[in-house]
Amino acid sequence: MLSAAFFARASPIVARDLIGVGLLVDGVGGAIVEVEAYALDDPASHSFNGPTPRNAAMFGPPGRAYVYRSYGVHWCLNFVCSEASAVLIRAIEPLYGLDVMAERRGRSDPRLLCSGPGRLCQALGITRAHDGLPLDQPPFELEAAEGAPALAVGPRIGITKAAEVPWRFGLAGSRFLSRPMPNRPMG
DNA sequence: GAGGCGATTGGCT
DNA sequence: GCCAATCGCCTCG
Repeated sequence: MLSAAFFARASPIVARDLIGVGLLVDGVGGAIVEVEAYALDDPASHSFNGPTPRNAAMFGPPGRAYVYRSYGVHWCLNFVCSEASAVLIRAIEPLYGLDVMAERRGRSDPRLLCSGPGRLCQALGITRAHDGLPLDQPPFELEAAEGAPALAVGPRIGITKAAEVPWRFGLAGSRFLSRPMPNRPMG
């Protein structure tokens, strides 16, 4: 289990260290292979314009979940870090509870279960009910990465502001990324 | 109180 | 590759 201090750091640092970390929700999950960092002074961040009802969790203590609805349809999971920064979990490699994930997703292709922020929330059963919950208590379970994963770095996906900032981190060569990483490391 | 928009996804051309 | 779906949140009047 990751210590509380793990999240009490700037989100780009935490994001880098999250690659390879095990993420389980009620025993269903896998290894994190893709994340993005968002910071307080970052125009692309939900916290950029100050506290609101939606982003309240981002202004709370580090080490909690920040869950928001995207495009009125999907849920997206973030880990809150220091100074109202957060890490968006974009993709995991599904390892535990594949049958449950397939049922929730309505498809069984492993690459379509958890590759994308909306998909992984659906597969893991994450909703608004998880917003603000501590990450070191059930239903969450986080396990430290084994060894030193090969990292790839690139610009964040799907945003219009600060689109050039290289705060997307991925496991190099993973088949479970939501989209390929740039060939050359950046940043 | 109304209007516009988004850290996405899936289906169709 | 393009585009609709869908709605809570935020901004402005």
